[in-house]
Amino acid sequence: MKILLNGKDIELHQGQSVFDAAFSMDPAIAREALCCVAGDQVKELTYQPAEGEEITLLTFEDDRAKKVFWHTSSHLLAQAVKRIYPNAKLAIGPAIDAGFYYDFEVETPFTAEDLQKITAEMKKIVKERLKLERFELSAEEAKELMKDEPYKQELIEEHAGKGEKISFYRQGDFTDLCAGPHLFDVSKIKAIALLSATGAYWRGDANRPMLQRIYGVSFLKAAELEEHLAKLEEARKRDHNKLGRELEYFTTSDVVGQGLPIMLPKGAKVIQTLQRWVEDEEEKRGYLLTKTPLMAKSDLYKISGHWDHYLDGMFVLGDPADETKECFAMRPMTCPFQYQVYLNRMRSYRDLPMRLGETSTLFRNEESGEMHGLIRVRQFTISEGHLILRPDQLEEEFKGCLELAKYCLDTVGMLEDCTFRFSQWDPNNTDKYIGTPEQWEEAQGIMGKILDDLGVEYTIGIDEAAFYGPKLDIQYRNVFGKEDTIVTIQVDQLLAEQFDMTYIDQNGQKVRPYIIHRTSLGCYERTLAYLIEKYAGALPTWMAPTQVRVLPISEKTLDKASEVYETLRAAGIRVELDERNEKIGYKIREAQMQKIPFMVIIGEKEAEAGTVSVRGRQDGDLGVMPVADFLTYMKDVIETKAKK
RNA sequence: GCUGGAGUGGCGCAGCAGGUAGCGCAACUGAUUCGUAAUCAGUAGGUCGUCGGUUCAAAUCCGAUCUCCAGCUCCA
Repeated sequence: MKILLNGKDIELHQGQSVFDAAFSMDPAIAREALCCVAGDQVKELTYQPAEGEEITLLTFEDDRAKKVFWHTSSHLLAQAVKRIYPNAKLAIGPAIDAGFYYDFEVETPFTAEDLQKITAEMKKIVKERLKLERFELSAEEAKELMKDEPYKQELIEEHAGKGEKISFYRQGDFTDLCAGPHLFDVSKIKAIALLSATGAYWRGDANRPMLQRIYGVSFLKAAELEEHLAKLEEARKRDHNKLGRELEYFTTSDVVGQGLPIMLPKGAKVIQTLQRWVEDEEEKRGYLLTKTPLMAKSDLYKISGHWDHYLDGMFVLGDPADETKECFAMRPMTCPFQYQVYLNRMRSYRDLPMRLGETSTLFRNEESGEMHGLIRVRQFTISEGHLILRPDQLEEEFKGCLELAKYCLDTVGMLEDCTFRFSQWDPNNTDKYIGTPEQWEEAQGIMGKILDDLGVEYTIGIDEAAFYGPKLDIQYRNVFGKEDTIVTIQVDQLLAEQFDMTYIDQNGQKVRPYIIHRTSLGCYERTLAYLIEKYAGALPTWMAPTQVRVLPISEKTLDKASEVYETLRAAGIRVELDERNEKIGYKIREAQMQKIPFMVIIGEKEAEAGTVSVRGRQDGDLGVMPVADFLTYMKDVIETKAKK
């Protein structure tokens, strides 16, 4: 019979596998292949294709093959752990975006030394060249085989409920419950690194036992592993939580508390620059600025639903149980406050759309282990806004919000790394949400239609909605690949109902408006964190805390340097003067380490000629030019918000 | 909140079979007046996260607590 392998016709006998076909085509190609794809299914090389089937071989370059490689690596890890710790109980061990992990229940958590031992054992197993053999059992047989593995028992129960056969993979002395697919044998896993050992809840449920998770990564060759580890090292250097502190953008203080970063002058200047720009941009687009209180009586949150659905996340002032006294809470969201602006008087359909913007500080009582640098904090400031709309304005205004967010993200250079997520409610978890299933279906239907009409490419996130409505979340990944929301645009009908917001339509009838909750650039702390990481601390000039540093070559030119400094400062450029009697090379080095965009060096020649020698952080030596020319150049870089 | 790791002068570290703290860089003072990194000389700076306990004696041992880091869970 014939099959189509990598686009070529290959003759194959009954019972022969893809590997046989590949080998007969070209042994070198067969050796490179890790698995294959038939239709849209990833298969093992032992797969026996049907007459005329189209098969494509996959090498490590392909992400699907990487996943297979890493999944087999996780079995290898489990095998090594079982050999060293026979009492360890197995949970699950999948491949992830950059490697694999396996969860175990062990008496004592793994130490760094344990990981070394396990790695050594894994390498030993690789040399044994064990083959992976698949076999299937009935649920009963499976339970018997896994009788000492409580977590596997639970997994088998789930499959048994569906009446499925249970598949297993055996490699030498180790057998694991697994759907596959896998590598043919373990011999290709030549380069292995176990990266960390941490706790992880069984099934991701905080109420269930905490297991010990080992993260690892593996490659075909040692050189590839080294390259990967070097990249991780590079990422660590960009980490905003390290770099942001080193470069003095922010700090934290034991006596202030967790999740409450202190913005140092540099961080505050960047945020001020971004904030002014966003506020101006919103004004241009018809937003009205509001300023509303940072806290309110509990009554407000009872109306909005926060009291019932978000109390754990709020900082409450006073004792909610004492009904004789007023109880306040810091605001975790701006919505109910900004709605009061709308509710100030009766509104006409002619007043809509009403676009309200506010640079809003919010307080959320995150759990103590959640805080992370500037990315997860307890107090943050967001470019907040709400649009109150007639139904016929919804799509157009949603589009406007999306355009504004994209414009902002693009200007700061982050858009290219963003992805979009349509965050929906979970009909099986209704406790978390207000409103009826019908209302949710309607809101999500409308939002889905808008997204499709706008051609937004998105993934769907179930149970990711806000408690009052679905969201379009714009997601960003940090240097370590961890994803968070940077911008969100939400369609809400439910809170409008809670607050009885209405307008009078053309027929004189009271009608319920639609509301869009949205942000232009997300929260400034988080955005700053991502910018520090994206630019490795070298923020674009227009937002850099210091844009130019003037370096006199020696005391002889200090007067002239001061003059240049004053000229630049008077022109609105954020400039510093390095007055110290240090060697010029030393001054330059410091300016470089502080990632200052431009330095102008004033030597004796320049002082005499009224010129400056300009050196750019990014473009290197820009030559000697008159002060006025440099000023024009700087103004252009800043006004165009150039990404340098 | 959970699991693990960590907190020693501004930063990076040493000291931890208990006897009251050092090193490098940075800082400061003076000299050097220098063209793309670290010249010379000198000076200052720490109740070893905090509180409590054991001890004649604690940075070193014990307990509690705070903060930071990795991960889980949760979220912008």
